[in-house]
Amino acid sequence: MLPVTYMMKHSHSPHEGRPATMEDLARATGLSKMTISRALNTSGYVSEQSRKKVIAAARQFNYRLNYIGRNLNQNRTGMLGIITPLEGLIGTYYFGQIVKGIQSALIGTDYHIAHYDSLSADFNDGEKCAQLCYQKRVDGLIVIAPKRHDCFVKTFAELKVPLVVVGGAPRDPRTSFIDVDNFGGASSAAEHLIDLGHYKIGFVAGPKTLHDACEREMAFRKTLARHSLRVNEKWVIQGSYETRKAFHASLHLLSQRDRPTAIFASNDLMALGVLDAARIIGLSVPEELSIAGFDDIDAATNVQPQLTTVRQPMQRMGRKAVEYIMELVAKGNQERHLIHQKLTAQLIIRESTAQARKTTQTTGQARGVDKVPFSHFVTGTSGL
Amino acid sequence: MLPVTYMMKHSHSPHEGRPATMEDLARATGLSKMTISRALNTSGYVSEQSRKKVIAAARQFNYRLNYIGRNLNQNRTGMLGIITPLEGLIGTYYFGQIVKGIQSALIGTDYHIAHYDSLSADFNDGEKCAQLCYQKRVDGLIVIAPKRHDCFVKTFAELKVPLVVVGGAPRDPRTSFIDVDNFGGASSAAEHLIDLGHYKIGFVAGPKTLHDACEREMAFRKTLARHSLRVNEKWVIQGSYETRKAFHASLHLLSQRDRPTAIFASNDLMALGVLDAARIIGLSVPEELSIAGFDDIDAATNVQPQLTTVRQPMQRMGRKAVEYIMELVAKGNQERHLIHQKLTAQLIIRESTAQARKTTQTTGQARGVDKVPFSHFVTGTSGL
DNA sequence: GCGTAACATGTTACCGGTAACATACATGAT
DNA sequence: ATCATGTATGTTACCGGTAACATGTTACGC
Repeated sequence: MLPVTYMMKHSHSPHEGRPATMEDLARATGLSKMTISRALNTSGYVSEQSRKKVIAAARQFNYRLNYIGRNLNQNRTGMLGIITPLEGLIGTYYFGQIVKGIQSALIGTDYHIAHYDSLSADFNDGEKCAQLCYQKRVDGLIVIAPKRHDCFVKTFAELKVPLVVVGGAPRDPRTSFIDVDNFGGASSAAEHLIDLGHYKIGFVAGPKTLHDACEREMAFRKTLARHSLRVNEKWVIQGSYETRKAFHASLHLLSQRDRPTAIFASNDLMALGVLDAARIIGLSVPEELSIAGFDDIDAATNVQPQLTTVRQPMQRMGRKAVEYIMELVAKGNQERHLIHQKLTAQLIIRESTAQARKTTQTTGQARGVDKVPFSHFVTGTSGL
Repeated sequence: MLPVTYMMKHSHSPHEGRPATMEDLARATGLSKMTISRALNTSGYVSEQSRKKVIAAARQFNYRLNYIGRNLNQNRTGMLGIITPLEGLIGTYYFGQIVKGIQSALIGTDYHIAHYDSLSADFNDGEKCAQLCYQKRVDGLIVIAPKRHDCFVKTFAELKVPLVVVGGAPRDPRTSFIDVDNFGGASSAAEHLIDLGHYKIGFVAGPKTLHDACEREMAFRKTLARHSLRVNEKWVIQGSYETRKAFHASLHLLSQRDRPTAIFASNDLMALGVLDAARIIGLSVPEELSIAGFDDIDAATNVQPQLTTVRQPMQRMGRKAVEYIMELVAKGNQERHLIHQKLTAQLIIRESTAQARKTTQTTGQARGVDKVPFSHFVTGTSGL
């Protein structure tokens, strides 16, 4: 053991400043480059003695595997491209969780994430798409952009890069996607409210530009229809997936003489806005107003009362996406193995929904409503 | 011209499925690989005729430069690592804008962005840091993590990867950082309120764990002190940089008999919460309450009244970071060229701040305050 | 004692580009 | 005519790994 250390100290070490290569280790240990490779990758046969020598030398020279070299002949980059909007006003939590799922699926692999902004102008240009992602920079692509992705998704598909869209199903059926079953989830939430005896049910819609928001609204309407309930359009608020706008609009809605006894918001952030509004108005939740959301964000369990909501398996969507891409990468993306997957969304019943009161027929105004200086937020709504 | 095309069609093309290489183009055009390289990179001498031949062949074979090959002998990856908290990157204005600045600075270069989660457990392990980023995968690192980065920043510094921290100055003076002058910016906002004649000034603090939040609070306190004004601790709200918590806390604060005539919130999101609270309470802004924020987010100009705020040059911070890294990369990161840069934050005076009313000495309660069913949100605050 | 299999290591070629140097021809100045 | 210079192209080597194949050694069963 001692002579080995001695030898290495005196063998010519890599030039200062230049990182050590396998070649350097080979010279230092007196072994061949190939044995070094085998020792460090624990592949093939290497004697215990040689392995120790190599490890010691690697440590001494602070050797790090150079992926570029490896990748060049394995013809892959170990980079997975993910495309998201950089400043999606919509659901930080949503994107974060999906990417978290992706990251968790990448643990143990040698894949890294290259990030691209879906709103970047570059993606409008097909050639740029290719230049950005196809030149062996990424082995696969995961698109998590709820809007404006059809154009470049198509381009990438033509370039035959393994690609999957997460959330917000694209129109083009030749593209693989993984999404949550928005329709089923929203249906079960609406069903739940109806089961509780509610028939005056309001709805807070998400942006019309988003596919999932439309699916949820559709589900809401169809479920009510299936139970022969009419949707009162006065109780349908057009929201933007944000808390504040939903809050202000709910203030208005809930202070009406004729108001719903339950509200289904198409995401949790807006449900929180409704909850805040109810509190200000003086309506107790769930006694006087049931509220259901969608997503099951952290905050849903951090409010009083805890929010009944539909859980989206966001992390699982991310993991699924990785699995799919990996499969394609492994197969060399040969066959056109498309998937159109809709993961089920689970209704989580908590404290914000309750049996509809038979007695409270919402004939009178809510407690405290007439005392609120109402003109302020009614006239001010436009600016929000 | 015609014979050239003819020739190419009959020359052996790359195998199906395998992307074309320069070798393929060389065979197809009858030129050498080197000439192909020169033609496509417009470097060195290439005759117009040859160039045209090459371009045509490249188009025909749908040739794309393989970066791995190039990178291998240029010993760089063209990847810039950015480290942010995952849930911050997408959706949060602050991170989004900084990354946007970074992206814009990368246009025209052949650099791409590799993203890493600052909250990943991997970064607690020095060896993992190296494995993740140092193995020739990134040429430089930009850290935009407001907390918990000291540990791994130090590790990367030791690995001699060009690195810069954006925002949230680290404690270790041997690390380069680019930040906004939080102290100066917050001071000018406080100064502005004082200039308007306010002396009863409230403050909405950000998370104590964040460096910038502390700087802003410090600036607020020092500025008041410099003007011989006492800070009333009852008017200091501990916020979390979020709208909702600030909203609920403000409701409480503003309905007190003895309340401030101006509030400085340490970010815009919280200023919006204060604005909403004022609206509910029935205080008109800016007549009865001046509100100033920090950041100048989009929403600041989308509310009524438009928010007076301190603008952070987020995109510029991103661009500066790239410039710095590029400089280091070009120099091979040889010398320890540290920068500690504080970009100035600009006070933007809009509509939410006004001269303090001499008459309104806040002796009486605000209009409508006693009419709000107060018990509801006071008791409920804990859950928010 | 010999053949076979498992073990241990080395050699060669190659991944897809590019730097460095070499070659060849044209042009224009001396 | 000669030489320096500019232009156009080719050759070779190399970046840092790994696959594929070759070689040599040891161990074990028959």
